[in-house]
Amino acid sequence: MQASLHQPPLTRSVEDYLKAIYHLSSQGGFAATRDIAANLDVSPPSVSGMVKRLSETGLIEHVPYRGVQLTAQGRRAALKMIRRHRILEVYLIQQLGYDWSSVHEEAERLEHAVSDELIERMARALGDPHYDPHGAPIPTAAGEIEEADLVPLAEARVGTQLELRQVGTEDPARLDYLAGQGLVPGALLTVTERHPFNGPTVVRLAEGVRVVGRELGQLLWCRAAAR
Amino acid sequence: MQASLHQPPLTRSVEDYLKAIYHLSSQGGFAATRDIAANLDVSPPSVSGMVKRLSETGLIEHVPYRGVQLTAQGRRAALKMIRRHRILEVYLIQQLGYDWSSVHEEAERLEHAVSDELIERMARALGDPHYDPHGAPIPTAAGEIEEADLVPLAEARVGTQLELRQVGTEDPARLDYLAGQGLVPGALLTVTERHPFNGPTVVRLAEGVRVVGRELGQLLWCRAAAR
DNA sequence: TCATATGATTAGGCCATACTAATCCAGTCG
DNA sequence: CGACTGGATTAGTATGGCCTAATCATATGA
Repeated sequence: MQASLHQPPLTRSVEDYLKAIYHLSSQGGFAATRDIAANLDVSPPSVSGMVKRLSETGLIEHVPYRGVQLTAQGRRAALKMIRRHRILEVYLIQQLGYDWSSVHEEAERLEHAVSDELIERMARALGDPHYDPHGAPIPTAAGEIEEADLVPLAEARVGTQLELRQVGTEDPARLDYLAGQGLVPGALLTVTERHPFNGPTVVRLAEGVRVVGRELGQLLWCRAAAR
Repeated sequence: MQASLHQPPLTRSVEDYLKAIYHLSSQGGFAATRDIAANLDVSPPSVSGMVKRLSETGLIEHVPYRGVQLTAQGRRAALKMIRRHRILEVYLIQQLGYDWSSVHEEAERLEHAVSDELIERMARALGDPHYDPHGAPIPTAAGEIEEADLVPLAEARVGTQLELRQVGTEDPARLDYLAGQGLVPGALLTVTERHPFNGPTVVRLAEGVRVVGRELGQLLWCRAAAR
């Protein structure tokens, strides 16, 4: 089942690169050097260097001047980190009173230090959750992840009824604001207006009417509400 | 109150050195290079190198060819790590079902990744425990630690009644064995015999009589039982 | 009192990871 | 269709942490 029997454990840095590459290549096929660099807050030459090593160890595929993609092995490792991160976020919120907006940073550090066993214990204690606090799907221990097809609120058709499923940011300020507006995963909403020239979208939710600007509208991933 | 306003955060390695030095110098005044090296499983030259840097940054005091001691600052940092470690151990056991013998390794990795906030949340969730699962005192957030004077079972006078307070090992095999014998912190026991030539100590506990060899006897720290 | 052994330190490297400065490639526009 | 420009890469350097081999200091005992 596994090609190489005993990998050395990945370093913290390698784990971060794999996660970044996973996120960047999840839409288009290739992650570009500059995007990885921006994502990890590191210089492009540092990325080039790391890319070289990662492709030598078989975690990524590199097409020079085009970008990189994860191999099956790299994808497995990335999904493991994402599972860790998301389970940690749920755990910290539900068991330790963290809040939506502050949990990311803590999980970011812990994900590199926890054992598989601890993560599975946390998952069990939580009843094996399928989504993290932002609505993102949690990969299974076996490395499978749900692929939902969602549409950003900013692009949803006027008149449709939607369920907000996922909030695509970890920025505390934005998260706080959104929570204050009742724009959290699970919220049911109806799109009532869209203003032109990248203007806001207006929605109605149970608690009232909300005006959502373009930027935030792009972060709010929705699907047709089950009526 | 503090000499240098904003320390850079300590690296994982530095944190480990400080903890090791704390433990080694807690009895005698100085920690020797070779002992630090053995404790951390690194070579003596590596220790010399690190010692140089640590004394430059004011965390330790180095007397060449004699050994090192923590400065007030170093001691504070070491106690912080020890607090983290011990709170984590209690938390993992009480909230996540870890057992006595397996918890050390997990705590060892996590202690470098958790924030102060997380530790204080865990401590609160546990009711601010004063002792870890092995009976070791947990330093306060302010950096104070209880100094009990305990005697190893192997050196306790025959005939005395004792309370087992602290078990001085993290070795899983020894911990499992001791738990099986009912030799856990809080156990009340009476010393009935001591055999010569580094022979075993025999004790009576509620559950029965136990024979404790020299090596383990040195790890079982006791105090006169409150009668 | 001095030789020796033990432990400490210095010398000299290596690897992972990052940086800046310099160079190179590829796709776009004139 | 060639020049430019922006992104990618290579060159060269730094730092933290570790190693082995070589050297040095100290304390002991002959």
